[in-house]
Amino acid sequence: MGLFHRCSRGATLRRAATIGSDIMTEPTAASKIPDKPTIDGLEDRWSQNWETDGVYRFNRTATRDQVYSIDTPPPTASGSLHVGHVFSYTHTDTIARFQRMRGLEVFYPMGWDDNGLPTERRVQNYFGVRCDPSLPYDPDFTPPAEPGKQQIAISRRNFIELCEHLTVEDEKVFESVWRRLGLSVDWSHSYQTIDSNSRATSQRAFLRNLARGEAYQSEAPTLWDVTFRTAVAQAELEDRERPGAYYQLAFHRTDGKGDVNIDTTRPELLAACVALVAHPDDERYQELFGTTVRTPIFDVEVEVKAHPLADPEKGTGIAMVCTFGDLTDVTWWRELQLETRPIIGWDGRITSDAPEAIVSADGRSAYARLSGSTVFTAKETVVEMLRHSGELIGEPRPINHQVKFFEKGDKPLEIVTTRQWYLRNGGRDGLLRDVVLQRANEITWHPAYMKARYDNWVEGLNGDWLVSRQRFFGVPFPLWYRLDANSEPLYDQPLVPDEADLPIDPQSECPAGFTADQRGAANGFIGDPDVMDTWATSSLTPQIAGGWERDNDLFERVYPMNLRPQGHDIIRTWLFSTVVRANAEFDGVPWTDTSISGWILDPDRKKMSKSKGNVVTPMGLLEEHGSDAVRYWAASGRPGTDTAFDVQQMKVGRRLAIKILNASKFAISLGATENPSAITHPLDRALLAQLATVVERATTAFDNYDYSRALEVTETFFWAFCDDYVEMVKDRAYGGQGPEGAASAHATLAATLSVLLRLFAPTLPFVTEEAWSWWQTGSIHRSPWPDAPSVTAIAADGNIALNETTAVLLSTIRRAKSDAQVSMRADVESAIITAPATQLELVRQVEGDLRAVGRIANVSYVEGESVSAEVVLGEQPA
RNA sequence: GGGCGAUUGGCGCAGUGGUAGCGCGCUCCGCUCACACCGGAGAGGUCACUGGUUCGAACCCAGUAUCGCCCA
Repeated sequence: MGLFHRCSRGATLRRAATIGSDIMTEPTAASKIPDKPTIDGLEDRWSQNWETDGVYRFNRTATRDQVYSIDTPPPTASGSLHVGHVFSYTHTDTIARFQRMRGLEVFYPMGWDDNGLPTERRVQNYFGVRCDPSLPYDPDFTPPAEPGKQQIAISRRNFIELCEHLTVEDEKVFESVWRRLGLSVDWSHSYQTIDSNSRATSQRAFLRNLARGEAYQSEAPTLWDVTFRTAVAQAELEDRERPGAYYQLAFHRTDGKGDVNIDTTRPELLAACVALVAHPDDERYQELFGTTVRTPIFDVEVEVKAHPLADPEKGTGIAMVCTFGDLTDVTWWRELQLETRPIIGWDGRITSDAPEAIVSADGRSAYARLSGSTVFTAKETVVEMLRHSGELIGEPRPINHQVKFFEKGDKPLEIVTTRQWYLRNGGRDGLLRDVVLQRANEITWHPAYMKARYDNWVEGLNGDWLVSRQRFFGVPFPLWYRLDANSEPLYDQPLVPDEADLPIDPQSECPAGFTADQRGAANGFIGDPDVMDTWATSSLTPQIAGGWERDNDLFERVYPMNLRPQGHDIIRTWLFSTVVRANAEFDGVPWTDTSISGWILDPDRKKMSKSKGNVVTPMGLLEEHGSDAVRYWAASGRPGTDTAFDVQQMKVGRRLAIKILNASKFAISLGATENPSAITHPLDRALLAQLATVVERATTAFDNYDYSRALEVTETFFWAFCDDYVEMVKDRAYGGQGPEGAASAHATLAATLSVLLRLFAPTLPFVTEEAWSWWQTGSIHRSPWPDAPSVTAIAADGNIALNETTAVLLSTIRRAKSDAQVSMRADVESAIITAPATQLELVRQVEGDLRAVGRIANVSYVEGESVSAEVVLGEQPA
C-alpha cells in the first residue's frame, strides 16, 4: 500500500466530511480499516513508508531558529545494543517527535562510536588476530573463517582494515534495531567516529588547540596500563579494593645512630627509592629531617624530607618515596625536587638497567635478580632478600586498600614517565576551571540535579586532560617531528599539516618539504606514533554531525545544538569534554539543553549486565512485545531515574496500543467527522474542555522534557474517554437522539480522536500512524501538535465538572449491576439522581445519554449537597 | 570520607502544606453489537525511622537507618 493511495483516499474522505455526508456511507474509508486491527507488522510497514516518504528528512533550508538539533550519542558499535539503549534512545525520540510536530525542523543524526579500544578488542576476538605495528602491510591478508587458538600477528594497517570491515557490519545490525524501534532519525546524516570526516574534524580541532596553546606535550609521570601499554587519563580511572600488605623495612642512618623503620605496600620499588618523608610537625622525626639514610639491600643514600602529605597515622609515620609508586610519590617528587630513578618499563616489568645510584656490588647483583621480572615476582624476590638480610621487620600485615585501575583493565596501573599530549581543561588553571564551571550554568539540565555531577568533577580535577594513547585503532595525531643529525626527534618543533589535507596519517604520509625516504633517517622526520583518546573525538560530535568546516552552511543551521541526551555515567567524560572543546573553539556551549537518562535495573535492582545472564536482546524484545509496547515501557521511566526492566509494563503498553487501534476504528465507524460548528451537546463540550487541559499539561510536560508525564496525562484521559464518554455517546452517535445530537457526537469523536492520536504519536509512533492513515492525510508525525486554545474554542461553554458528575453516576449505576451480578446491559427500573443545583441542570441535559448507557427506564432528580444516585434494577430474566 | 538520588498497598510507580492515588497482580462479576490483548465492581497502605516548624506534614527543616550511583 503506497502513500499515494493513502493520500488520495484521505482527500476523498476529507472532502466528504466537509460537505457533511455520513462517513459510514463512504465505502473507501471503511474498507481501509481492518476487521481485526493488529499491531503486528506495523513496524516493518511504517518504517519503510517513512523512509520512502522522507518523513524524518532534515530540511536544510530551515534557519537556525526553525531547527531543533540533537547531538545524538553514538553507541559503541563493537558492543551490542542492550535494553538500556532502547530505553534512553526512546526518550530522545519522543522529544524529537514532539519538536517536529511543533513545527520545528528536527536535525536528528545517528553516529556510531567505532573508534578505540572496544573495537580493537572485538576485532582481536572475532578474527583471532593481534596488531603488531612492526609488521609490514599485507594487501592479500584475509582473516581465517574461524579464529584459531593462536592469535595471528598482523600489521597496523591490516588491523585497522579489519576494524573498519567489522564495524560496518555491526552498524548495519544496529541500524535495523533502531529502525524497528521507530527512532525518527534522518539516516542520511549518520557518521562513524572513525570515518574520515570524524578524523579530519578531530585533527582539525586538535591543530587549532595546538595553535592556541591549549594543547601541549609534556614528559611527565603518567598513569600507565601495562596490559594495554598505554597512558590513561583521570576520567578513565577507577579505584578497586585489592588485598595487599604492609611490609616494614629497616633503613640505616648514615650518622650511625641506628635504623629508621618505614612501612610500605610496595617493597618491590625499593630500588626506585629517592627519599624518606615524614610530616613536618611529627615530633618523632624532627631530628632526622635533613639527614640521610641508606636503603636496605641496594645501599643507596637518600635524604629524609618533611612534607605535609605524609600521614603520621599511617604505619610508622615515615614513608619511602619511590619513582613512582603512586600519585603521592609524584607530588613528593615534584614538590621536593627529588631525583628520578624509574625501574618499571612500559611492559610493567623491572627494567634491565639498574638506576645509576645503585653502586655497590651487592646492590647491583640484587638488582640483577629483579631485572625483567613482573612487579608481582619482584615483590616476592625483594621480600625474600629482605628476610635474608634481616632488614624486614616483623611479618607482613595484610590489608585491603584502594588501588587505581584503568576502567577497562585488570592490572593495577603503574606510573611511567613518558612524553604525552595534554589538552587544557581547567585541571591546572583556576581561571579556565571557573569558565568551564560557568558554562554548565548556560545549559539547562534535565533533571536539574544532574549538574552537581559535573560541578563535582570539575572541582576535583587534578591535572589537564591527557589525550595521547599508545594504541593502534584511533585518530592519529596529525603531527611529525624533525629528526636531528643523530636521528633523535625534536619534539618541541612538531610539523603540522595543512588543514585542507586532513585527515592525514603521519605514519604513511610525509610532512611538507620531506620525502618518504627521509622517514626515520638522520635529519629526516618521524610521524607521531600515538592516537588520540577516543573522547578527544567524541567530544566533537556536535561539530562532526553538524558539518563544522566541512559544510558550514549546515553547521550554521544546527549549531549550537538544542539537545545533548546522554547517560549520567559519562557526564565527567563525554559531556564535560564536549563543553571544553566548544568553549575553546567557539567560546560558548555546544547545546542549550542536556537530558540525562537513568539506568535500567534488573529485578534485583542491580544494573543490567550480561554477566548476570539476564541479557535480553533488543530485537527479541521488540519482536515479542511490539515496538510501541517497548517504547511505552521506556517512556514510563521518569527522566534521569533508574528504572526496572519490567516486562509487565510492556504488556500494558501492548494493550494500550491495541486499544488505540480499536478505539480509533470504533470512533470512525460511529461516524467521526471533523465539523467543529456541530459541537453543541453539553457532554461533548465538557469532554473537549477537559481535553484542552490534557493538551495543555502534555505540552508543558514535553516542553520540560518530561515525556513520561505527557504520556501519563494522555493515557489517563484516553481510558476515561473509552470507558465513559464513548460508552455514553454510542446511542446518540447512532442517531438515537436525532440528527443534531448525532452530528455533535460525530464531530466530538473526530476532534478528540485526532488530538489523542497526536498526543500519543511521540510515544507510540506505529499505532498512531496506522490509525491516522485510516482517516487522515499525510503522516501524523508531520502533523501539527495539538493546540490547547483551539480545543478550548470548540469546547465553547463546556463544563469540566460535568465529566466528574457523569463519572460518579456511571459508577453508581455500574456498581448496582455489578453487585447484583448482572450484565451491564441489564435494565434499570429507575434512578433517582441527587446533585447540587448547578450540576443538576447539566445532568438533565445529558439525560438521554445517561438513560441509554444505563438502560434506565425512569430518571428523577433531587437537589442535594453531593452527587449520588439511587438505582433500582428492573426484573431480570431467569 | 565527600556528593547526588531513592525509601508510599504483593510488585512497579505518581503525588512539593489541607481528609492517601494510578497501573499490574489478586478476588468476584459480565461472552454488552470497537476491543476477552475486553468491560464492571472490590479487597489491600499508621507514606523507612526520630525529632522539629505549622491550625494542619507523604510533602518543609534537622538527624538516623537501609539501598543505589558518582567521586576521593
